[in-house]
Amino acid sequence: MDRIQISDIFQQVAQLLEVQGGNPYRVGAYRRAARSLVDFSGSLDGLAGAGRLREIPGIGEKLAQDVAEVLKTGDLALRRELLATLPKGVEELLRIPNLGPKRARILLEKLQIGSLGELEYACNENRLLDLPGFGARIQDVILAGIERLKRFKGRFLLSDGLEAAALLTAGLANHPQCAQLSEAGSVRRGCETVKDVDLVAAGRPCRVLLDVFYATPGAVMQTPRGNKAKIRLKNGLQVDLHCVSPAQFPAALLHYTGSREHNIALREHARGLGFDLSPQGLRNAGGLIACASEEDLYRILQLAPIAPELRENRGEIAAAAENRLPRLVQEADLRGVFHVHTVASDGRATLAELAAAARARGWSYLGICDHSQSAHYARGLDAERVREQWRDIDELNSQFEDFQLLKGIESDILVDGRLDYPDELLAGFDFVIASIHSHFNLGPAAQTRRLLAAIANPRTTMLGHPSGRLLLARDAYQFDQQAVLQAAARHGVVVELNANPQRLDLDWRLLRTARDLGVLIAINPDAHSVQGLDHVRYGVISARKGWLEARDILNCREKGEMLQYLRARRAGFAARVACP
DNA sequence: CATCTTAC
DNA sequence: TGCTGCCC
DNA sequence: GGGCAGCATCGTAAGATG
Repeated sequence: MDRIQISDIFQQVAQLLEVQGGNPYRVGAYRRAARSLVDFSGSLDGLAGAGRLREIPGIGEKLAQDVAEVLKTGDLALRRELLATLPKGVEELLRIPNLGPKRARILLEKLQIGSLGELEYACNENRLLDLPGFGARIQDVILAGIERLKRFKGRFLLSDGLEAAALLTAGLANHPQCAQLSEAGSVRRGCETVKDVDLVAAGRPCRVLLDVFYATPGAVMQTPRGNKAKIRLKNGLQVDLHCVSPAQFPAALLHYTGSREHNIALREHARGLGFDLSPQGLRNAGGLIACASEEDLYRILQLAPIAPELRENRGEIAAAAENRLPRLVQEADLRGVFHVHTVASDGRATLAELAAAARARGWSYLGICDHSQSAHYARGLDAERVREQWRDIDELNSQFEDFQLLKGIESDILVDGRLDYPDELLAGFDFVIASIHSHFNLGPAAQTRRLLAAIANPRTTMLGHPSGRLLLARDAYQFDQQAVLQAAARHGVVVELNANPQRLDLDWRLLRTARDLGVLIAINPDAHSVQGLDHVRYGVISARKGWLEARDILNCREKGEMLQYLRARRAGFAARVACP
């Protein structure tokens, strides 16, 4: 349990107390403590051991006790009590946009609404209208929020799926009865969200494997059926293990990896060549054909091997037949990244820590990129603090020979499309990422104008998280995607593939369009900590899903070449000024 | 127009 | 619930 | 030093409500 997790628990306690109508100052105390823990740097275990937790601001007698309890047991009795006292559905209610603890409390008190279903029903009956603090507008927004939540229900982020897959394959892979093992399904294909995790194992007797699978810590066993075992992890994510004989493994892996559409198209392709492809194997008139791997299967079907990420029936079979599949980008192709936040705004790591981590990864540059001044909530930098950071960066850079920190900024795109600093200051950065962080609900026309204005600004190097979506939480804002991508291509503005697993924005389906329009992509971690640099992994997967090659990606270029691109973009501005 | 809630 | 200041 | 009362709330802006 680290301080962030404890902070989250306190945050939740504060919210639940507020829904319950508890003492507002008690609520505030939990909020303040949650904040204080986030800001705290030091050893909580150390302080707890010494009985000195109360030295943390906002932590007094009771909260020190609570911190100690979470450190010891991993949870708070108070939290469990609150959840038990309040209706089961309040957690979900609070996830609806524009529905916070205050309104949730009113819904609970006046209408006894404690679940999504009840709320939806009440909205449809217009029962929210006469409630204090509610009106027609809020009711509509809530109803839309419920629809979205229902749509996302039971889905998980790719990062969660990969984590679960890694956990389980680690447990099974070394088992002597397990000849081969692989993740499959949407996790293997790198889909941005997944419903469940599929694993395929070759081995016998399967009984033993299944027992290991069921013994996964924290897992709840579901009813087994045939060769399929199911468990549900603590977070609700379901994992299926399909057990097959070693001979069946390649065909089974292919089948369970999908996608369904890819399988159908592949089967059709096989039929055209006189083969029958099924989950059991590949056969022709002469019977079953022995295959050692998926590559074998594809080869026999006269196809180049198709990476799992491409198996979405978007032309990959034709491309494989003509041997013109892309040479997909790999994580090792990255030479550096942009879009990394530091302690100066809402990050947790210092410049020095980030530089060290980037060098350890073998990167030759790291683009520092804090929030701009209008992002008050994230302690965005004003001009003075920007210049201060520049000095710090220069100072650090003077110590490196083969590595460089780049001076960047994530500048808010204001509602009128302007960037968040005067031009003179913007001109001093090595790169500028322009991002939208407010006014998500402009109409499509206005939002498009706003984005086009930002792209047309010669100081803009990149467009950050271009659609603004938060996976499983918030839809993309509305804008003319085609027009924005075309403008980016025309102006030489790089489009970000934000690799944060909650964003993966630009969506992989549009990446290919963007590339074909001539847009250059940057895979950016949007890291707020040293660990956050690992986000690039998901970005690379999405890029592969978008058929991208290293040459399509700015940060796969060597440092010199990348710098040249940044310079050329800036020089382009100078040239246009000189001869309009 | 002031107040409240929510969200960044 | 935390913190301060006041009282004893 | 303990007990007690009284007060407390980052930072801002949008947007709805009344």
